[in-house]
Parts: sequence; C-alpha cells; structure tokens
Amino acid sequence: MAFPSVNEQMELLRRGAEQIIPEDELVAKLERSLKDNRPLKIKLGCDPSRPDLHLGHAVVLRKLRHFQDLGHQAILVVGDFTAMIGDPSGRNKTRPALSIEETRKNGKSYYEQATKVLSKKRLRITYNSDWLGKLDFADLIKFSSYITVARLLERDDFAKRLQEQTPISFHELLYPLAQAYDSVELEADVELGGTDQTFNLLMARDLQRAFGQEPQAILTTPLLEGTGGGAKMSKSYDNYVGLTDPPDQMYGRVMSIPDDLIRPYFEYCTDASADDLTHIGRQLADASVNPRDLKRRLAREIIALYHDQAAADGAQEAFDQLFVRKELPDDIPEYQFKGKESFLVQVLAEAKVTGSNGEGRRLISQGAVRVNDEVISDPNFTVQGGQTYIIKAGKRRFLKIVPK
RNA sequence: GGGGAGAUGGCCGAGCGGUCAAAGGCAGCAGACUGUAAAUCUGCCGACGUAAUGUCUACGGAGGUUCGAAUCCUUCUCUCCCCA
Repeated sequence: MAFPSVNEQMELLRRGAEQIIPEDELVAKLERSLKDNRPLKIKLGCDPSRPDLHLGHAVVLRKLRHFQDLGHQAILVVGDFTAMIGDPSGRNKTRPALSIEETRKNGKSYYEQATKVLSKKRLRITYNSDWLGKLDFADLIKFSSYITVARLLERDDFAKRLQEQTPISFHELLYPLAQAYDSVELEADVELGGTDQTFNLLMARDLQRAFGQEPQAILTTPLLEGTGGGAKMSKSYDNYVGLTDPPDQMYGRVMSIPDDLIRPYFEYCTDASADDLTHIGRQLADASVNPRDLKRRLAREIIALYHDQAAADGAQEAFDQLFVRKELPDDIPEYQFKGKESFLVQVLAEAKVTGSNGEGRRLISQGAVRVNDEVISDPNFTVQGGQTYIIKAGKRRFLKIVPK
C-alpha cells in the first residue's frame, strides 16, 4: 500500500496528541518508511488485569488506529507477565495475581473491545510473558545495569511518592524496565501511551539505545477526564463510559459531563475534524448554541461509533422521555412481591433499588419517591399483596411491584 | 543495627479519655432551579429502627487499663523519617 505523504501523515498524527518526543525523529522514521515502502511498528501496551475498556482507553487506541489507517503495523502488547506477578502497590489491597489462563482470557476480551476502535488488519497481538518469562536473574541484573537509580527516581510519581513519604516497592521500579524491554524485543519504531506513561516510554528509548537499536519515537495522548470532571476517567471512580456499555447508558453518562468537557470530548472521542472543533469551540464561547445541544450531538456521535446511528437515535429518545419529559421508561424492572403487606422501604431494599432501608427512608423524606406518580411522604408506606405499584425513586430508579 | 513518627469512613484528612457514627474537603444521592443526569443553591450521606437521650457494627490486628477508649498501655502486622 502506498503511504500518504509525510506531511499528511503528521497532520493526522498530531491531532489529539499531547506530545511527540522527539518530533523530528518521528518525521525521519516516516520519511524512511515512505522511501523504503516499509510500515513502521507501532507499539501499544495494555494491562490485562482490567479488561474493561472505556473512552479513556479509546483515546490512545484511536491514535493507534490512525497509524493503521496510514498503513503502519500496530502491535498490541498484552502485559500478561506483570499481571501474573500482581502489583501490590496501593498498600492494603494486594491485587490478586492473575493466572496465565485469566490473562489470556482478559487479553482476548481486550482484543474484542479494542477492535471496536482498531482495524483487524495490520494488527498483531503479543503477550510479553513470551519473552519476559524467559529472562533469568542474570539477564535482569544485566539490563538493570543500563539504568541508574537516579534516572528511575526522576519519574514524577516516584519523586512525588518519595517526597510524600508513601511507599515505593522495589518491583515497581522494575516495571518500567520490563516495559522498556518489550520495545527492545519488538524493535518498536513508535510507542503510544497516555501522558502518565511518558516516563516508561522514555525508558524504552534508553534501553533500546543500550541494545544498539534506534530508539523509538513516542507519542502520548492526554488522559481523558471522567464524566464528573476533574479526575481521569477510571473504572474505580465510576466516572467512565465503557466501550461496550449499552446505548442508553452511554447517552446518559455523556450527558452528565460538565460543559467544559464538551470540546475535549469531541476532540479525543469523536472523528470531528479540526474545522468542526474550532466551530464547536466558537459556539461554546459565544453562547450562540445551547451547550446542551452540542452535548446531545456528542453523545449521539459517540454511540454511533460504538453501536450505530439507530442506537444513537434510540438512546436520545429514551433520554428525552425519561429526563426531559419526565415520563416513565419503557422497560421498568419488575419485582414480584409475594407477602401480604410490607414496608415499601423494605421492598425497595430487597429489590436492590436502594442499598438499605435507611436509604429508602431518606429518599422518602426528601420527597424523591413516587408511588403511581404520587409523591409520598410517609416513610412507613406499606405495599399490599395483590396490587401493582409503579415506584419512582429519585430520577432514574424505577420499580414495578407486581403480585406473585 | 540504633532512634523517632504513623496506620481513621469510597478517597483525602481532622480528632488524641466521655458531649465521636467521628470536623472539613472530594466523590455519591436527593430536592429546587435550569439548558441536560452542566453550573448554582439546599439537604442527605454505617446498619437496624415509626422514632428516641435506643440497639449493633466501625477509627490496622489481638489483648489490657478504665464506670467509659479512635484517643492510654502491651503485643503483632504494615509504612515513613533520621542515624549507622
């Protein structure tokens, strides 16, 4: 396949990239690849201990996809070796070490999700246990002699943890080395990663040089803020939009982002062109368009990317029904009530609508609970057997109580 | 090897013998408002309980002192700092 010109390539690659280090080396690599008609090897590491991908992961995956589209070879490195050892960082909770079967299983699931973004063409999957598992202690000592401790401690988060006197265990220092060795093994031309990976990516350059290889260029992508704003998107903060989330959920999650995030989300999560982005930026700045409408468009575009256009339209309709017109959703979970009579708060807790009776009581006292469209204020409201009730608790929790 | 400091609710972080289910912040939930599940304001935010000056569970683990302990003592586990 013929590669586009280097300028065209760079234009696409710069979009949504935080940093390219060093840019001239990447250009040189692209030029050489064009001249020799040889695709570059683009490496992206992934952590199989958390197999649920979200929009945050998609930012860098999309960048990898760009390289694929330009004709380069994508290499996904599943970090199963480190996952098998288990990373006990974070003090009290020891992350369980994964078995080889689990890592393979997660790797597979990762692949399935990632190919929602990536093309299956020009995609290679590797598992780093294939080579890291074969190294022995002597090898490790040898590799580590190429890296100085001062160099390792330069890393932001190590420096910070040192400063804050939080623990750093020794093996954490080894991880960058392991990741760097992946690049040596693969002879990567370019490695992608989030900005939090910058240090590891740079480390690989050092190690490649030590092994007599041309160092990889690195391209980092920003960390996408989660739906609440502020913190990065992460499953543990529950502020993420999963790539496999159902359309309705995606729509709602995207609609809940703060206005400030509309523009970045367009930039990092959709195919909006540079012109589109400027236009959107202007609309947001001069208030000529209700930001809500931009957000609606954003949500639809994202859903269309991971599902399809029909799903996007459907999700919007369901959202409007629920939150704009405040009507009941089409499918309300049912709970079969078999007793004679019971406190509503208990039924809600049993049906897992609330986490405890106390929570239900709190909701009622806050006027958040409707029974058959009537706000109730009595925390002792009882449901009778043999009757059907439609319960609305807060804005988005519904329950239909039916007799058994 | 020696000396010192520390471990608190989902997270950060105060408390240092009773009035502590534990300040404050973040996150979460709800109501109002709205342009949406934005922003803002207000309220809630361990469980049980109609409620209570009620019961239970909880301030790293295990014991102990005390009428009473997150707070004092012993010991264990883990972490950090200084010296060697």
